[in-house]
Amino acid sequence: MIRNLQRTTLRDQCLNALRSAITSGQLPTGHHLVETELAEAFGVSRGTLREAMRRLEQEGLLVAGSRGQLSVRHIEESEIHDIYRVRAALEALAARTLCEQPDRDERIATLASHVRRMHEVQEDLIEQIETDLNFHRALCELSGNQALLTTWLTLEGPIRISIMHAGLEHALHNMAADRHDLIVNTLAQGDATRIEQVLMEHMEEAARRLMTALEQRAEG
Amino acid sequence: MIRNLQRTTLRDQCLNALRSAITSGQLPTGHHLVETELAEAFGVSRGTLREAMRRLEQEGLLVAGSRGQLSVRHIEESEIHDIYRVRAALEALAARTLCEQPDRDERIATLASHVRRMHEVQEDLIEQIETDLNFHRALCELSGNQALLTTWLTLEGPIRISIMHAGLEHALHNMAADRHDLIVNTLAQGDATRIEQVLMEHMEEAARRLMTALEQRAEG
DNA sequence: AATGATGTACTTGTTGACAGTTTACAATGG
DNA sequence: CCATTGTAAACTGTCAACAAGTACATCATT
Repeated sequence: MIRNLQRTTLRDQCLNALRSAITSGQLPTGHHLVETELAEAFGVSRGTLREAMRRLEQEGLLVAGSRGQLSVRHIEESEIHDIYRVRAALEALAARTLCEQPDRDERIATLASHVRRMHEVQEDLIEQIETDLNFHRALCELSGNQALLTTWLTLEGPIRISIMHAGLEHALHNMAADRHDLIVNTLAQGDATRIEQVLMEHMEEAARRLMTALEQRAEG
Repeated sequence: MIRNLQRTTLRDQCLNALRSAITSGQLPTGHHLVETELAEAFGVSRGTLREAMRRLEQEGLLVAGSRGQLSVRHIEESEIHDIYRVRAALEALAARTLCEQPDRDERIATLASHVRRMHEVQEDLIEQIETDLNFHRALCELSGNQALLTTWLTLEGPIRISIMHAGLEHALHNMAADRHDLIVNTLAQGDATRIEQVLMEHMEEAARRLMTALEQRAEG
């Protein structure tokens, strides 16, 4: 088979480049993005870049000012709490749904492999964040509920900004692999009520930690 | 005050026009939208229209085919069930959160006024759908959790398509005002667990009804 | 020095055109 | 009659330029 040529549009390339520039913190929170500058920087036309930017706007990574100027979204402390409550509700549903699947054991095994991966990357900060998000995204994916996954994905942008904003070091405490072992083990037991409880607590503590990290930053 | 002039961009006008054309069923499910045709029909340039279409894509009203052609999203029976489960989880969270608010009684009163409005429009099919969606959107809004509302909004498009697809007549059974009275009354009692239960059942029955309506359509 | 007017630069909204690809169809040859 | 090739039409991807609005600096006036 020769046909492995991947044709990707300029728009999508801009989209990915911009997204990672934002979620990696290269473009700081609140920074105003100028179409002409960026278009020239990427070497594409404004129209092409605009489509990418509008998409990021709806992903919650950019916000539009009064006159249409897009800037990198800034997330307040109180919002973090809200976001994580929604996230908890979604992932609790995911866990519950996953347990109802006939091939539930296989799916849990896949999740377990994600946790193993988390154990392996304990040196690299960024990889830790990624594997953690991969785990939670996989939880939604393995629920088999497509709408659930898409819904969760709309939160991923804001979640990443929260993590970035609070500082990677602080976010890491949430991602101890052990705590994810607990989730997987509870899933394996199949007690839906208990799983929801575990996930809710997991998220609540994560949110709390991010928020206190933010407070310390504000003071220091 | 003279400055009540609302300047709205062509893009947003296209966006709204297209959105209502889709959710009203004027543009049938699966229909392929051609940029050049639509742009001419609206009297705007392709670039302007494209931005509106890309947004609708992410709202879940349009889907992109292999070569970038956008067409009106078609929702399968199984998806309806999935969508309504997510919706139930979100609204259950909304109800729970609303109960925690100090001025909870006022908020519930606002919800009650929405239900009254539902009683008033029992003649007009379309208005019934709208007031129903308004009620549920208000529930999320009144929870005070902004992220929750935005998340719910990402489901609104698919929900509307489901309703449209199953046929307005069938969807209406879900929207008997009485059933919403039950929700408000339960909210007023303040028992979080019971509210969640009521909402879950509300959604499950709604989904079931839409699905059987679809089956009948397929046979007929 | 404070205030108001004017013009200039910057940024987004919008457009029309060009280029590359896919699809449909007709023409040609076996 | 079928297969193949060539050709035209239909769309989307991409771009460069124009238009309009806002913010800022400069300058004149009192």
